[in-house]
Amino acid sequence: MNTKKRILDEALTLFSEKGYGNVYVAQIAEAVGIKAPSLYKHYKSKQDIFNAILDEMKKSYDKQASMLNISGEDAVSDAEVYSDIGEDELVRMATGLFLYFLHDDYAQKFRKMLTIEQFRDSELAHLLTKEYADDPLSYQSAMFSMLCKKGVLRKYDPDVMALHFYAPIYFLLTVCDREPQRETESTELLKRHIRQFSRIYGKGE
Amino acid sequence: MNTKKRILDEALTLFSEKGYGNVYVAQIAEAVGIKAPSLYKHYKSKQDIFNAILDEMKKSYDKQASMLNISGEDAVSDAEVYSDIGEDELVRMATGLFLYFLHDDYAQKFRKMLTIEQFRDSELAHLLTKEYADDPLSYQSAMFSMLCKKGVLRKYDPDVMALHFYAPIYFLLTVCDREPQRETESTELLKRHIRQFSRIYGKGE
DNA sequence: GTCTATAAGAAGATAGAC
DNA sequence: GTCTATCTTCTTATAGAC
Repeated sequence: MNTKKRILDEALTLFSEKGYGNVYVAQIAEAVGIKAPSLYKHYKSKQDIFNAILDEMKKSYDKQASMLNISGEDAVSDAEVYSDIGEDELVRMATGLFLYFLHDDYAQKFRKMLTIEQFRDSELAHLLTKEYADDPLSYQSAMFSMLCKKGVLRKYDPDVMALHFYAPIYFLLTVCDREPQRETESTELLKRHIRQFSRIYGKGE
Repeated sequence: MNTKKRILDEALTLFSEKGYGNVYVAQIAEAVGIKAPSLYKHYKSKQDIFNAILDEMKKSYDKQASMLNISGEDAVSDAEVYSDIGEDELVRMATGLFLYFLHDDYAQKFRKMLTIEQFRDSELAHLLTKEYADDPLSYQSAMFSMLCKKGVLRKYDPDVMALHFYAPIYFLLTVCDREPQRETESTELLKRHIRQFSRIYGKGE
């Protein structure tokens, strides 16, 4: 199989657990099953490997974002789909988002790597903020805004609604990244969060 | 002034920005204004410096927690104080907590250091979860529970209320740690969050 | 307690054979 | 493309003078 690609995969795994500075090229090589000098036939330096991971990640983000509907582009048309959204559907949507972020191998490793490196590089800081704060919030704000206009939800500030919906998801994600054994407990709390959110903002009552 | 203490301060500053593995003892020494070998008269190794920081931090946490009322111990008696809590008081309480966490030099550096090192050491992961997740949530849950019983707030699941109250605070904190220039914007959003929280859960309506 | 000098070893990267 | 051997530099830590 493609060695050049495997180097990126193994490097990402190591970087996401130890951080760039604590990973040695010999470790990456060992994980791939070759010796360190052979790496330099594929990448010209350790930093070059890191940059390649970053490039690959940026490319894959748009794909992922449109798949998960968090890019902020399609919120209006998505709101059409969710016109008849109920509590159960909202729970499914939130747990789906949560479990995708948590379990998708590439998403998790990339998020951990950015978390570890965020204070050393402002580009990485911006990337993490965009992907895990601004983009989800702006998408959900636009969607909630539509759902309020359509009379599906009560009329509240949609930015704050998005924050109330998403911040607990993000919060529980950071807990589970640190302590994976708390996934079940966290998923339960997430569901209670969404049901209460639905009761508060829904027109059912 | 006490060199031994200054070493800890400078080391914490560097560790919180670059991470343990990317900081060299010579850098710590330079920040203190001495040469690297002199450090070894105060601490027997680089790891020893790190451990000393951790020890100091654990000691100071109880003090800080009781000061901020997030230790979970005093929630019931605190609820007495907040019996007549209004929207403005809730806003003051939340922004106070947020700005303390954000600006307190020691709290910020320690949080950043734990964030950077969390996946390399499960003890650090537990510490971060305790101080920035479990303790605040359990305190606030206990307090909201009391306020519901007293009829100050509507009766909802207090765990979820605490999550709705605190998760946005934590979320905005992580954004501002990465991008300090967004503090004003984030503080504004925080206030809107608390006002909406108060309207939702309060009995005013 | 601080310094200079230096040991001991680790880590990134290159040279050149196969 | 992978290997062994090696270079160079960096980094932690110690020795011993002041």
